[in-house]
Amino acid sequence: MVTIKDVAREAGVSVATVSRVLNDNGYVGADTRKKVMEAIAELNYSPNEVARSLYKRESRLIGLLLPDITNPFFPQLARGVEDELSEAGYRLLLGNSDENIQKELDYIQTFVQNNVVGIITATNHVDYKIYEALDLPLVLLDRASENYPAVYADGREGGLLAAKTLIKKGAQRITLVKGPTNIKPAQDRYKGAIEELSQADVDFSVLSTTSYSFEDAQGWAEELFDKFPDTDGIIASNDIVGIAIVHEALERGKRIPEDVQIIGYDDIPQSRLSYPTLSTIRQPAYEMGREAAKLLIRTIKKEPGVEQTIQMPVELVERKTTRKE
Amino acid sequence: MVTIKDVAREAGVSVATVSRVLNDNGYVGADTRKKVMEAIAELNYSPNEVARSLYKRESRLIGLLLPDITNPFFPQLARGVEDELSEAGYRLLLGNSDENIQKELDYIQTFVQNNVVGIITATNHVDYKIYEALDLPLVLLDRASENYPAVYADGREGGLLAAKTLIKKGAQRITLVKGPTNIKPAQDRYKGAIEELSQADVDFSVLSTTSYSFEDAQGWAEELFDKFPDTDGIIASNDIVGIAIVHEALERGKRIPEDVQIIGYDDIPQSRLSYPTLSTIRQPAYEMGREAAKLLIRTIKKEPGVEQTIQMPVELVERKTTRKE
DNA sequence: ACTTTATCTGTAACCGGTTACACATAGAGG
DNA sequence: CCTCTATGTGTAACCGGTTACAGATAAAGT
Repeated sequence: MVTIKDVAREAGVSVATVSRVLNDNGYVGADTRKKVMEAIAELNYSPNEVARSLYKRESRLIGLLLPDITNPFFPQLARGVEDELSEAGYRLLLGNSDENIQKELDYIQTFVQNNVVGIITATNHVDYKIYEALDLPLVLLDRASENYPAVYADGREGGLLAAKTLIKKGAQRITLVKGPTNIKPAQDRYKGAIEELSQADVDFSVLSTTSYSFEDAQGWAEELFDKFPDTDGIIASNDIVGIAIVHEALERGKRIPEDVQIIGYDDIPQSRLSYPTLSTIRQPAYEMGREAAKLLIRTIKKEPGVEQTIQMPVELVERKTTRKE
Repeated sequence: MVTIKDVAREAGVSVATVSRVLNDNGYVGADTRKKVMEAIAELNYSPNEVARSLYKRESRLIGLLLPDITNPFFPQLARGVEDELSEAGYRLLLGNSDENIQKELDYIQTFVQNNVVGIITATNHVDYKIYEALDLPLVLLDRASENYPAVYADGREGGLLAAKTLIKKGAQRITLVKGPTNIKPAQDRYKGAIEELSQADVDFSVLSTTSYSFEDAQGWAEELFDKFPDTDGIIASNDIVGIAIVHEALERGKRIPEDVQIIGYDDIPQSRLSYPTLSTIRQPAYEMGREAAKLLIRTIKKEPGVEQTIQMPVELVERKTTRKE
């Protein structure tokens, strides 16, 4: 490994001088700078971030904690975060928590141990005490909180919108799929939908589910039609479940959207590719990731007047699983 | 931040002793150990990985470079890698390269600067010189190479299998979708299919595509049916494109699999949820990730007799877009 | 001509760990 | 009783950077 000492020797100066040209601070003579630059190029030197991080007590690393990168909503978030951060020179330490407290704690500890300058987390245990003890900039993503800056889309609004849409389009016997209880945003959109449904002039029923995974989605879809065979409007807990429901509906010979309308949530990329294309409530995942990263960077740089919370707009995307009016 | 010195003071011993109990090496008296443990618990101390990494010249970090986490094939790989690594106490530094050389170089440099102990890369520029200069354990994932250990599935075999399947099931005018030229595995499976098709007794044509993205997939599908409206068997370049083609076929009133059979590649989770469910050539992505991580760990630990290359089996998954015989 | 100030550079301390080495003590073996 | 070895602990150097501080020189101000 070539170190700053090697460069110093090659350039015939001290390490302090090399460090000055590297960081472009302090006084350095023009020709000295040139010699150093040449030595750096000659030796193909690049500074050891670990040493720098140790002295400065901060790295250029940022910790990103997601529930599960395998769920297609999260790669979008992650990508938004990464694009924004990498443009600003930060790098990503990634963890999947599976909504498991122990894993979450482990990753948080890793982040701290590695001197990350900030953390972005999309998990549900933010009220756990380890976060309190943390004196690091923290931004919640896809989660809201009183105590920390956060970027999220309005779940209640989304739920409201989904329900309104189905009602407006004439659904009479709506089935609402309730997402996992321990996932906050799932509950928000559920409550939003309930709010709208309870005051509207329609029948509705609720199907409780406990996961978002691909493996289980089909099971929920089957259960739904077994329990509520004559439903004519379904609000899915997310697009994965929505697509599974569309699939199962067709399998059972139902016409979409004539017999049954289905509305998803998230607008993951594959919703555009499903058949028929899935109507859904869009969350701007990629942009949410970017905003979270921006917010974190501003917090890190201690810029004044940084917003505590950014609520992203939720939007109805009408495709082919809802009627044309 | 609480440091080893604080612990030493609290326990009334030297930092060396604390370090010895932390690492469980050297001699430490039983009661001294107890005092130190108590101090650690008392102060809620956890060692600074950065300092450790600096002295030892190695961290517990591993760099993972992927083309694009947003493509649903890669989260599977990433998750496999992560699960295996985190069980072994390693953590992940993640980068998306977009198959862009500059980004790739930047990330490799970051990895080196952060003292990663190994790198797993799923990109196409492995022959670029920066990898040669690297004296770090390196494992290729979803890519083959003469020069580095690699974990990949047999693309040629997969292509062969896809073509054989369609032929056996009676397709007469097959369209082969050729993936992006710069993506190696895409070319392997393309060549495998060509190999089979050329010697079989069927007509076939080729549609060249230049991306795998969701945005473009539908465009390819439209182009395909515009150019080859009477094709009755399609080998898609991957599942995303495959699903888009299924979608477009239905849109154009074709019956699947009666009028046209379609076979995808990868077996991403959503292929099971498409309608009709997509027949495809499965690559065991999650397991590939795990194997790559295992291989890397063994290389890092310098275990003897580590295989250079692991070729994972490719498998036909028959679902509803191919005929029952 | 003398002080002041700006510019340039090097020495050494420091970040928080790990470990080589020295030293002390105690029990074992002769 | 004396040596030898095993055990236990502390001191200080070290990893590769950054930066406070000091010293040197030259230009500017009076």
